[in-house]
Amino acid sequence: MKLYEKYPIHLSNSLSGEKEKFETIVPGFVGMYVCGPTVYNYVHLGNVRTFLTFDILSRYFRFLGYKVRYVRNITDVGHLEGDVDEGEDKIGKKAQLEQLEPMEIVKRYTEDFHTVTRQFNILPPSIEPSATGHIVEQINITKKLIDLGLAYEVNGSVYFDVKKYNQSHHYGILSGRNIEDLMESGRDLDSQDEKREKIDFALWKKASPQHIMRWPSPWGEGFPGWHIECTVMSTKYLGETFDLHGGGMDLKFPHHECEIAQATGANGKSPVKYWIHSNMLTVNGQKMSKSSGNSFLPSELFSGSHALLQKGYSPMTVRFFMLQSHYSSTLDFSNEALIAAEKGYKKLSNALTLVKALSHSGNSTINTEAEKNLSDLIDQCYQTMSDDFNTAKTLAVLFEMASQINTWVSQKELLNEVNAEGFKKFKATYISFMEEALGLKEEKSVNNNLLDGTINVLIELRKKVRMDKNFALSDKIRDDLKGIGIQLKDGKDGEMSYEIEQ
RNA sequence: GGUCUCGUGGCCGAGUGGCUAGGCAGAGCUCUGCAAAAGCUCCUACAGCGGUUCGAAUCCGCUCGAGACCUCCA
Repeated sequence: MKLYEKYPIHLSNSLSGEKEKFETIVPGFVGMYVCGPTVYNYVHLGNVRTFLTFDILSRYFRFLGYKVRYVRNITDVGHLEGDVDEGEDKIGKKAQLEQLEPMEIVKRYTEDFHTVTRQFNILPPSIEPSATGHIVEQINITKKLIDLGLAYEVNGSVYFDVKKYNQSHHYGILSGRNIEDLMESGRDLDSQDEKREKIDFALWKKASPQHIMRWPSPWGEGFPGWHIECTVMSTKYLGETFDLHGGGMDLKFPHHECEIAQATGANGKSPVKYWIHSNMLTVNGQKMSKSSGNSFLPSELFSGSHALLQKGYSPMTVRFFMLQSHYSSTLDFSNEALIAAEKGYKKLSNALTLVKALSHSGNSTINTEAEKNLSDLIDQCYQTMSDDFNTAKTLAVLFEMASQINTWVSQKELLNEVNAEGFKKFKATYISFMEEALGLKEEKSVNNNLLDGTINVLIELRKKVRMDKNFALSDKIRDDLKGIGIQLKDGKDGEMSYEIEQ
């Protein structure tokens, strides 16, 4: 029996608004697509939350034995700024501002994105396609939609006919929006003459003479619209219907709604079985975003060099902080919360180091209650993660396990109350849930043999001094090390360990 | 204005009809030469009002408050 059969996943589907049992289209295989970044600027912490959410999903799918194809795109063209008709392409605009080739912009910020994901231990997707690499496919699907009567061309631009689509399908199925409301409300903009209705959206835009990024098409030189790239790249690599589509809550409308319309219109079937939206990171209750000026960069977070930050925080602290809340809730950023997370994470990380070094003697006088307790904790790890990826609850279980580990370390004899096999399973579960399922690594504050050796010399020296009951000198060594950020910890049996503080 | 989400103890945050969330902070105790770490114990809340129910933080209604989306945003 596969783990995913033993612990079936239930997840909240934005499409139905309900928590549903997760059943893949092809047994044992998960196809998932996540809207990646538009690489026109550095990614900020809010962006990170989304990619972390889907990192957890893909990790846990694999953890349970699914084979996963995870596609996450890079938007390097077509994402417009402002109104669609006069909007400028974000990449092109940035290129003009910085006096760079568009591909230089793309390269720079793609690299930054990859660096950041690596720092947060966010694993790379299976495929990372880019919009500019799929121009042909985008033109093809646009042609197809015109042929089907669901799109129309005006002055070298092509728009999706939402009203027409809505006659046979339901535009607004994902976001719960009503097409009449959409046509009436919203702003009246002078330059929307081209479109038949203001809710129509661009599949292809004619390039103005000064526009840098342009490709030939049946409608003249231009560039693709934003929504079409995701439709093309998701269905190309995952099929016309695939299991799961993710993205930030703010993409639900219009981006994902448009994706559904395009794909359903072109292929005659709904493209995605489960839609998952991760919620926003807020600062003082306001959504973190570049435009509101309350965003900060991961590098500022690590160094603490931002007005909103009291100090720097490590990537794993932040990862832990984010996992303490459910992905579907907004999460408010604050220094207090980060400091609390830093300490909490340290506890789990210490237990991870300790349990790795812990081994069972082989002898045991079984205490059935203790054994049951262990297997229950193991079971709860899976249950909580399978329940809509409830990382907050899983962490609570891991904290219980950490306490158990600490107890064993200080009272070795209690380890004999459980059998060696049970302990082995417990140990493996703690380590694998921490490192694989949740991606929480030990933060090795020292990876420097020279420093490690030096501290160990001091530790040996202090041991000797302590045995001679020269506590004044013993305390001086400890205090002086503490002064430069090295905390010594005296064990019961005279052993000493140390920890580097940030 | 429309669509939707949320309001949990000093703080952060799970939970969704009866059963301890958890972390951080705070108080006490144990261990320890003293610290640190660790363990144990305490602090037990669900915006307000009304309703459904044997029973509601959890369901329904209203009020108040906060936020998101409707325009680029993860």
